[in-house]
This record gives sequence, C-alpha cells and structure tokens, in this order.
Amino acid sequence: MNTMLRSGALDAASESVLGGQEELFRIGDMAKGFGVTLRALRFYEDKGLLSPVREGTTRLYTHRDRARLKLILLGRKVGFSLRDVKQMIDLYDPTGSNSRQLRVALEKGEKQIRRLQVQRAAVEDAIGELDALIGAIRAQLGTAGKTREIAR
Amino acid sequence: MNTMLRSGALDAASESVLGGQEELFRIGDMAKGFGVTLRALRFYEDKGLLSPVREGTTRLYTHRDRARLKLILLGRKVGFSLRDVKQMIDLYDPTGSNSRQLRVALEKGEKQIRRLQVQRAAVEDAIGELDALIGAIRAQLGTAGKTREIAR
DNA sequence: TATATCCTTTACGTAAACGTCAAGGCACCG
DNA sequence: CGGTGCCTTGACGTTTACGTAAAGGATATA
Repeated sequence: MNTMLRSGALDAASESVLGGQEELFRIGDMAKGFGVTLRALRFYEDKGLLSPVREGTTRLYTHRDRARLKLILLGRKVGFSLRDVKQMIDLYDPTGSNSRQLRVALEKGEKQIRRLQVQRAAVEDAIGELDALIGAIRAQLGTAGKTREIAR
Repeated sequence: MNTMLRSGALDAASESVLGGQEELFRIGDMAKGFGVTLRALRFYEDKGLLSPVREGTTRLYTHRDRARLKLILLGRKVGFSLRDVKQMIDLYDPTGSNSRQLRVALEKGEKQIRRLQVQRAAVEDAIGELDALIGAIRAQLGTAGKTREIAR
C-alpha cells in the first residue's frame, strides 16, 4: 500500500520551502483509488477539470486534485455532463474566493438546481406513465384470453 | 389546414377495398404536428421505430405511426435512449398481443421503472448535494439569505 | 413554362466521454 | 541484460441522436 510517491526526482526539486508536506499520487494510484481509468483522468485533465503537477512528464495529483475528482465523479454519477461539472467545479472551487465569485457560483448553482428539479419532475412523470402502462398490461393479462385490440 | 393527404397517385392504387379510411400524413405534416424535424422522423424509421407506408417514395404516416411517435417523444422527453424506446414500443405495441408478449412487456417495464427509480434517487441526491453547497456558499457570503430548503 | 414547395437518398459532421491500440521512456528485479 | 510494470503522448474508434448540405424528382400554382 504505497500511497506516497515513491521517491523520484522530486527530492532535489523543491517542496521544502513551505511546511506543506503534500501527499502526491500518481495516475495509477488515482485510478485505483477512485475506480476510474487512466484514460479518464487524462481526459479530465485535457478538458481542464484536473491539473496535476508534473514531475518531469509524470502526473502528480495533489489533495486538491483528489477533491476535484470527487466532485467530478459525484457530478458524473448524477448524470451531469463534464462541461456542467467543470462549470460547477470552477465555481465551487474558486481559487480566489471573493464574494463576487461566490455570488456567481450561487447563481449558477441555483440555476442548476432548477434544472435538476425539472429533470426530477420528468423522471417522476416517466415513472407515473410507466406505472400506468404496467397497470394496463396487468389488466390485460388479468383478462387473459381475449386478444382485444390494444387500447389507443 | 390540410391534414389529409392532398390527392396523389393514391386514388388509383387501392385503399378502397376496406372501409378503413385512414388519415395519412406526409412527413412535413408529422414534423409540424409533433414539433420534430424531418431528419428525426427519417432517423426513427431508420432505427426501426417507425415504419410509414410508401406512396411511391413518399412516406405516409398512419394513425399507428402517430401513436408510436407520441411514445417515442414521451420516451425521449424523459431521457430514454432510442434503443430503450424501441424496446418499450416493441413491447407496448405487440402487433400480435398474446399473453406471452404481454408478460415480456411487463417484465421489461418493471425493469425500466426500477432504473427510473434509481435515476430519480440519483437526481434527488444531486439536489440534496447542490442544496447543501448552495447553503454553504450563502453562509460564506454571510448573506442573510434564507437557508430555506429548496428541495422537495 | 417557370417558380415555389415538398419530397427523396446519400453521406459527411458533431458533441460527449471515454476505449483502445500503438510506440516508446524510465525504474527496478533477478 | 532482459523482463515487468508504470508512465507518456498521439490518434483513431465507438455510441447516440440527430444536423446539414448536396443533388435531384414530383407536384401545385402563377
């Protein structure tokens, strides 16, 4: 179980100026840890959703990247597009969190929640419809035998 | 408002054997009537969701096609894939509706409704999360905003 | 006859979210 | 020294649901 970076060219680099001793994950660790593919992680980076630092060419994911990935996966899980997710992340994680940005975030968040409510209503509609159809089929099956034209 | 087919080569053809005087719509009528594009209608046909008859090369949509299209659009509206919709339509509209087919339809319908319920739960989760985030942002802003529940 | 509509088929383009090779670069293991 | 494993960057493939020409046929009307 090696979550820490197994010593690389990093030691000579820097990271000693500030006491911030960050745990750095490599892409494989991330993939396993979060149950996503390497391709997905690179794709998210390509789309500006993640921005791991580099040790040479190797990606190193920080705490912040992990937090972002959690949000990405939450978003995906509930059916947001990556673009939506990016929007929300960019808003939720405003590096310079001033009140203007927060206000924008709030606005977008509210817009998004309204979209979700619409979506929920649609799904509930669908459930209702399907439920009705299922009921109709059950009724048909109840009167098993007569093959009557299916009701309009 | 010309919903009836404006006399074509049909008169000489047939359609007089049975008293069934069907209203036939052309693709443009369908498109306007249902608010979809011609391309979509042809696409649905290509995918086996619709099967209008032909007067020469021109598509003519019957009552049954209109019923199917309604279902297609209902399905699309609530986020089903066309493949799902096709499954459901094929089930819901079993030309030879015997009890075996109905039973299959019932099973698939129930499976589908379970998927929908999962989807609804996911959306509700998302709403909850977003609601929490919005609350957090409001708090950050110190905005004496109403932390009122938007959800539910 | 000319024009305007409406119809047809063929077929490439698009956006999303990756999958799936391909080809190659370090680092450690025996 | 040759694997084995993990990493890299391309770059084309896939699915869904159509959009968007392109090029032409048929019909209704001026």
